Amino acid sequence: MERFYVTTPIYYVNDTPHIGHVYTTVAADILARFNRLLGRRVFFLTGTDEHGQKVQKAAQERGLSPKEHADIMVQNFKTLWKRMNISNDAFIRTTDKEHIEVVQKILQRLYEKGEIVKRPYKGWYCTPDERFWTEKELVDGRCPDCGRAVEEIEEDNYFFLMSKYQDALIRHIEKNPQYILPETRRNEVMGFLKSRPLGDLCISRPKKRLTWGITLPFDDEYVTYVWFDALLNYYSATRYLAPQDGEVSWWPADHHIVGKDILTTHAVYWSTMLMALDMPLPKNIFAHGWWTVDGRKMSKSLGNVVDPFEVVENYGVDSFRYFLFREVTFGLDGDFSINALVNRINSDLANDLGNLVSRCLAMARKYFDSVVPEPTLTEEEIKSLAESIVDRMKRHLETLSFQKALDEIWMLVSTLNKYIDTKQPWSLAKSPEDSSELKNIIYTILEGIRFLSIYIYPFMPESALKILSALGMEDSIKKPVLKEAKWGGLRPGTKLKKMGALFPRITKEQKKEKGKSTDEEEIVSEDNYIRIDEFAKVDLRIGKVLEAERIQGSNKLLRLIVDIGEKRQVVAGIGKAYSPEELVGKLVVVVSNLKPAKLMGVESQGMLLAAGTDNEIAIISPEKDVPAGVRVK
RNA sequence: GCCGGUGUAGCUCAGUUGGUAAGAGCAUGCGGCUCAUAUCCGCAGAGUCGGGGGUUCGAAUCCCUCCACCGGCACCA
Repeated sequence: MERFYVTTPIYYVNDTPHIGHVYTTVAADILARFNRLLGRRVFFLTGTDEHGQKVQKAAQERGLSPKEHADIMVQNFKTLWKRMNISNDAFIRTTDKEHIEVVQKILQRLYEKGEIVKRPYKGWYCTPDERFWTEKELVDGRCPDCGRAVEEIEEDNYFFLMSKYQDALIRHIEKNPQYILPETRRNEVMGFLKSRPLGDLCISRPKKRLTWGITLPFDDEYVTYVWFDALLNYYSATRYLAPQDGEVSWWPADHHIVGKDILTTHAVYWSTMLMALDMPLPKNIFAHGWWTVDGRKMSKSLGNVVDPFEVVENYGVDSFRYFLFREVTFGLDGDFSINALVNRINSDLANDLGNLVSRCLAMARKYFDSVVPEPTLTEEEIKSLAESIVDRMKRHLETLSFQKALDEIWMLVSTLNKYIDTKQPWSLAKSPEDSSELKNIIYTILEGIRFLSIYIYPFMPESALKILSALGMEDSIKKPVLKEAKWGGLRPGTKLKKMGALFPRITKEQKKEKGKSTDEEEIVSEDNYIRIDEFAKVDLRIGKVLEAERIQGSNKLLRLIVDIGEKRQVVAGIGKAYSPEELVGKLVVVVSNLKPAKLMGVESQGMLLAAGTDNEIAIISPEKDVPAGVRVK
């Protein structure tokens, strides 16, 4: 039997689930459900990543062991997936005993093959943060995260020799255009791979700093770097969570669905790891886009993080699932807003689909007492449209073009609505002699709706089941109905069941009642203003440029010495608009209390105010002569 | 800065290898129907296909250039 293996990333167990997690996971769910209907043997995997510093720290703060902490946190995801009707076949946790065994076995194998070697490693370590930084990452010689001092540490670590697979990976991507999708992401990865030599990957962390991880089998002083451990879940799950039947392996996966932020990790780290193991690469890695909310980046500080539980509570699982995949092309970024969601629900789901089902069942009830009539002929056009959709869906879903698949389905929705209008069954119902035509019409619509319900099932399983149940056929979805979707599956004589509105229209008033809205007005008033005391935190000073010179190797960075009552060295990115000579003697406005930063190795102890784009820049300068050092307010 | 991408009706976007493709959905206006969740169906708008130049018998679709925006990397306050 044909197999189909799809994965989501394993989510960091510390995270609070948001719309992004839902997006990836529902995408995988749609593929899984669709492929089951095609009669394929499906393994759909999701799970959690539970090792690493943050988990260890969070657990410590709560006075729990890391595992106890993870056991609690993992419920966030498990509950959400249940709520979202996710049909995952397994849920992997990187703390699973079996996973750990597989990871250790693989580490051992790579070590013995000489793919992992021990090397001295030099870096700057921030003790309070317990993490390493490279020279470049340092800000003013301090930890870029907390600003505290770092110490240079030299220690031995284990490296995976990733660099030697650089060329092989480039060739693989070139030969397999489907390997990384969408295309623009593949270009990025290629650009990344071709622009510079790939380094080796440090895959160990000494236990003196991090204990919450998988111990290296060949050196128990170290644990494994979390990514190395995490990526292997895709394989380890096939060894103990996938249905074990016969010799056939579930590996390689058909699709790894990931967010664009972790594409490099998958496209480069994971791919080369597999190469080193002489294992086949997955058939496809698909990086999808991000959701903004009301046009803004989602962030905790803005308070606009979309809580999936809330959306589902207010608008329903299926509406949410539908919106995510109809509104935006999978792979591009999209914008989530309650307005957009409600528009989709009302126009596509309530008006088009829901109303179609409703009017059709109503007619069947009125004209045939809710019994499926026996047709005397087949409407060939509708039949062939209905039957042909599965092929196009298949094609579109192979490249994860969910939107296009939905468009195909909605062709049938609109065709059926038109058909009803043209045939005007209500007129026929008035003249009893036309009863056979009336039967044909009603049967055609009902059967069309049966097809629709099957097609929408991967996207909206709950609604699909409601419709099928009204048609008395809810069991049919348990079989691979799309393997051979034939017109005429609906049996004449079947008693139709009553059904409420599939997708009730949402009125403006209801929308307001649905609690926390993401309506523009409120957010603007709440978040676009800062208080005067917040502004006062910015210490702006008039400064006089004393010296200016270009920073070697940089196109637009200038090093300035500015007098703001004291001499400051400021690095400014205005080298394209100003020459050093014309700057000397100029009065400028400097943010004097900006945290120092290092640019091109030169420390900048402030920032010049300037307006404009990259090429067209104007420095802000006081209109009259004022002494250097005075405060701007 | 380098690399990649985008710029098409009010909005969101489709537009294979250049030639009846200037399109869809939503929104708007008008008309029709009444089975239906004030739903459905039909018709309409005219957008110099970012600007300019070029190739061609012919370009939204190829080439050059400019502008704007986005993404990746890099030296991103």
